[in-house]
Amino acid sequence: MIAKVLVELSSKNIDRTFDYLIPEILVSKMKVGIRVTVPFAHQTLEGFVLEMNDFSDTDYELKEIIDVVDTDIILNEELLSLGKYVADTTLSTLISAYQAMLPKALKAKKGVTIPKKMEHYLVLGEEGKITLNEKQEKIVHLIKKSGRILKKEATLISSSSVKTLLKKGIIKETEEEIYRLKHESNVKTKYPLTLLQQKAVDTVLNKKNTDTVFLIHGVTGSGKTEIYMEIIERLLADGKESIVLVPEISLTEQIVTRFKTRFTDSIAILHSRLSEGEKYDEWRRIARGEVKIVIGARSAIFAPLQNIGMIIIDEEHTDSYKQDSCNPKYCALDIAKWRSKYHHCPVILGSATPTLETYARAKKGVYELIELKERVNHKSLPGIEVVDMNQEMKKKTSYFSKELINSMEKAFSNKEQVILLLNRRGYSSFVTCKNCGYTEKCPNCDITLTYHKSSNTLRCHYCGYGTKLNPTCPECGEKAMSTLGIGTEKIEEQLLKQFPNQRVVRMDLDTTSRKGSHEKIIKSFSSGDYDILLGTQMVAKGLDFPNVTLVGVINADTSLNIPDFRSSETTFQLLCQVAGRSGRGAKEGKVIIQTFNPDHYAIRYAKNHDYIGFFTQEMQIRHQLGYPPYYYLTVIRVLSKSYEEAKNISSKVAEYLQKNLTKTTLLGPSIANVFRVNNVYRFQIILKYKEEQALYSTLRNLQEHYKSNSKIKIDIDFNPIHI
DNA sequence: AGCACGCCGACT
DNA sequence: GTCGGCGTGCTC
Repeated sequence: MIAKVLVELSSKNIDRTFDYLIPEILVSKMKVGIRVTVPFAHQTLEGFVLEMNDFSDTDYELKEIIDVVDTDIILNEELLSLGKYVADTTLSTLISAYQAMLPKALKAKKGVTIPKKMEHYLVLGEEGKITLNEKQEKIVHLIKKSGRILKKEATLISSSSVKTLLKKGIIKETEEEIYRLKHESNVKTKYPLTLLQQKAVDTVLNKKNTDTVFLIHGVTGSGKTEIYMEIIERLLADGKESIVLVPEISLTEQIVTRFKTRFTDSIAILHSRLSEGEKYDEWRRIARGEVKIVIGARSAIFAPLQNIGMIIIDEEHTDSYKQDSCNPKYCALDIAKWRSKYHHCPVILGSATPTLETYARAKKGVYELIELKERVNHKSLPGIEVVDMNQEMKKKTSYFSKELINSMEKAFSNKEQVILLLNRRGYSSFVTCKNCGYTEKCPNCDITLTYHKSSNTLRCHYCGYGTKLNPTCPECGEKAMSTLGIGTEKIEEQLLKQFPNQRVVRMDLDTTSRKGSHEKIIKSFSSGDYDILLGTQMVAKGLDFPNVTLVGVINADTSLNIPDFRSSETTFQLLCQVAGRSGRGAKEGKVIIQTFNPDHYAIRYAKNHDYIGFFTQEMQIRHQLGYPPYYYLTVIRVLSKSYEEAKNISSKVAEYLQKNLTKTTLLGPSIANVFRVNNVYRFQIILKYKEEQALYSTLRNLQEHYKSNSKIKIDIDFNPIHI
């Protein structure tokens, strides 16, 4: 018998299986989809068994498999073929596709195996009676009463007695695997649905055995989560399972608790703030069929449920559903569609501000559109006031306009809370010399450094480089280095000056990096420990604080000024979302947006909560400029440590693509947005096309050509989020 | 990813 | 003549 093994190395050169002999002693343990260790090129590697066969096609002298890593199957039949789909459609290696589907502990790689967590118990031993003292008697009694007790509890009574009893064989020790994450059972609660919600549920369930994609376009507060939960509950009755994707950032105790109070312990949670051990346990609970509902961020779309009845992607427009940092550059929606065909189940996309692509498809009838135009409590959306900061700056006021200050004071006097959004962390955006205009840049990346006052450092938000702030300009020698622009840290300082009696809590990447800190901030703000929640976009998503009546956007232009064709769309989405945090309780909400571009259409339409208006105008612009959803985009990046090399090869690549892709418009090559990251130069070519049959074959040939060139990396991103 | 093989420059 | 540079290619 031989096994075809895919080893852990991700290189286009090794992107296939290798044959190994199965030694006699491992035959019974061998299964397709488990991990094994094999000798490969003078080293021992882990790999997945993709096939088993009784003969080999190669006349190579085969080596033997060293050992099996797992007893349970890691990649079941569905995941095995899903991985092939991912690798094919993203042009990544098969092994990287499989690795992306698994928690770290289950990836094929040395040194990350996480031991199962064991709980130690004491049970009665075989030996007969001896004379026992009082404490020994008590321990034995407790064991007799319930069959077994926790060892650590017995040790609390008397650790020496436990030792003696074990030594004499009166009792013995057993161990059992336990799961790290505790899921307490809750009292089942459920709210009655409104007529509109009920109608949405029925519309979806009418097609419950089809691969229909639904778009639920519902304003903030229209009760989408209740709709999801009702559908999931009805499908549970059919024995069907569900996956719910939510943005990483809003996967907080708030939403998890809502699901837990409804479905008690049949839920698994998967997100990046869990420890590797917790993720491993949750994944195995799912694989073992102990779980009916999986709630998680992007990669939870690969959860190994076996009888899926519904896949829900909440806040569908969230850009983190597309993996763009490393390969495979997959999109969770594409995976959802593939699995929906496999399981014959629908996909639900939910959003108040769908992406143009999604809404356009819904309008065309590719997706089925469900509109929810009212909030559940029939309350109107909060009023939005736009403040022109050009006028404010003339008055020489602070970062806070008169309107914002007045509204905040009013909220505080009513004992209400305020959320402030500024989409830039750190103290200031950059540091510059007042004398000669010199700006501090990262030595590794083509990016200005951000000043962080708390640590008095300048930091690069791309590579993590950090350095102490030197007040003397290295260029002209004057002691004139000063900070320009604003970040959350600076605003926090200003708030404390402006409102010395109010309590401020800051929530951004810097204050939430420690495990549990994100949760803690949300909990303490929710319970009223603070008056102001200040933060980056993470304050905008999914949070539900009934006592918040005012939302202030310090500067709406930070996201508007990003040089990307989607910047209007993301700004509109962000403003609508953060506006939706105001007035969720009994009291009326208000929103104030400060901007230097008060006439920009993204801000004007956000002010009126007018999604359709924004959609229509933005579609016209995309049409004129030939951007999605009218055209598809693919970005080819040429990376090299040598500037010359990157430049020359990118021209060659462009030439080759131009020759082979006849129905495609080429933009570039040009330097990428941030053209140097970690001392690697990046040139990019953008492909625009409606239909291009030669696309995949041409790009595959391109990869093939450079696959053994260690100095050049060709990076391909289909339907990129950012260009 | 490693590691070997192989074909050209400065040394005991 | 030999030692060693790292470019190219292979790994069941």
